[in-house]
Amino acid sequence: MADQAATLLLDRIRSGEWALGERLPGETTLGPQLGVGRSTVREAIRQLAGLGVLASRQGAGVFVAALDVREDWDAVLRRSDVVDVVEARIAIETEAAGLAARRRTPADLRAIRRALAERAERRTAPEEHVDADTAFHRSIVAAAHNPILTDLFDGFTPRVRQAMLEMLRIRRAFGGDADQQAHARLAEAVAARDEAGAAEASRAHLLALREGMAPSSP
Amino acid sequence: MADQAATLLLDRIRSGEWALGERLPGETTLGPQLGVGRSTVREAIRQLAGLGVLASRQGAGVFVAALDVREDWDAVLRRSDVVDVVEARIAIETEAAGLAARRRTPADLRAIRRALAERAERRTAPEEHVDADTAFHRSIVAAAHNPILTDLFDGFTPRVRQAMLEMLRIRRAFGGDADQQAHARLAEAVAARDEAGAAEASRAHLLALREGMAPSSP
DNA sequence: TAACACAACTCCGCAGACAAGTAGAGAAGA
DNA sequence: TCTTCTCTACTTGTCTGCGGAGTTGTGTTA
Repeated sequence: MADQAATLLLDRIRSGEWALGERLPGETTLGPQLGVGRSTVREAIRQLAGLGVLASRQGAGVFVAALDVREDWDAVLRRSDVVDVVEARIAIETEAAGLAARRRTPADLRAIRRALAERAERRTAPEEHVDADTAFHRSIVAAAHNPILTDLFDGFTPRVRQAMLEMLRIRRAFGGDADQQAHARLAEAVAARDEAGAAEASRAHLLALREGMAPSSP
Repeated sequence: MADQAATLLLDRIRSGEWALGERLPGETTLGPQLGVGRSTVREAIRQLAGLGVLASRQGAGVFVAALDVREDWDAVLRRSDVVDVVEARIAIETEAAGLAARRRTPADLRAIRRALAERAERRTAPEEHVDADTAFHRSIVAAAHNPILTDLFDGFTPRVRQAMLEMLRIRRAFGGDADQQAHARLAEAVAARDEAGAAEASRAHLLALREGMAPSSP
């Protein structure tokens, strides 16, 4: 019921019933309006205050601090098309591959080669293979030494993982020798500091991934 | 005091006192521990529940739903280096430019050309120029018809805006005729459905932007 | 006109009571 | 001995009343 009251309140805020910074009716007034007691109203207000929508000042009242909840990044991804997510991944990873070729340290290179070897071993169980593949790609992105690109990559992978598992079950296209060699080429391009080559290798692989997910996509 | 209790509780969760999914002590037990009454504990729990850290089930208890608050995307960008943000923008926009060249509709093209003309007009006041420039770039990204790329772009721009304004004050490199012509080339590449050309034009311009911000960066 | 006192209102926190729900202990039966 | 059922103790959910602390607007006074 407190959750319900909070939702109701948020809807009224979203509808523009109160302007930004405006004062809401008092707890005692709001209670009967929402059909709940005072403590329930207080809990609802606390909840919205935690989300930054409301701010209460003792003695003064409750004020609108934001007109809506800052949308959660995970929520955006969850309700997005997987193909769109993969396209964003293409953007991130091709750029990251190029930067990685330029900035990789010997330690990065060791990590990349270790992840590549790991990926070659784990090719039986779908879950393990997908995770090993993700770990390899992550080692490339990490070598770009750009925390934002890394964060973005980490945000994308959970959403893509499920789709990759399903794809792997339907068609065995990935996980074959050709696929592994494509990854090896990417690793070698990074090792050779070949920016264009790394970007191209990354892009080619991910485009294939996108096609596998939505063959009809233009 | 409720906020204080919530912070205290969050700290204890962060410290690993309770595992993920574990049940917390009851409200009546937690109250004396935190030095507050039951209703105050309830409000603190509500607050954390709104953030997704706790989840309470009537009759069963309160359970840990997440070990920490989901980090806000804005906060990540705020504490990041601008150069890193620009690099992420390069990744997003070059990919978006290529996609835009493929998927643009006549309406997209009209919007792009309108934004380009607007950009050509507003070249006196720094704020107006930066905003017009951003609007033009956004019209390109929007033409890619990928909501994730658009959201990412919208997330980046506020962070970059400030830095661009400062840069514009120091050096007048941007806003000149050459700069405007570079943008026109990008628009025309999208119009001509030249994917590689659009991507390259976008990349070249943004690389120059990055150099302007951090001349020493490799 | 300006400074002050005050009263009404607000949120804050506490305590107690009851309702609604859960989960485990214990009894009953097979 | 195992299974099933019932019941009790405990938990959260909600309401109400109370006093404390803070703010704000009004009226008074110098």
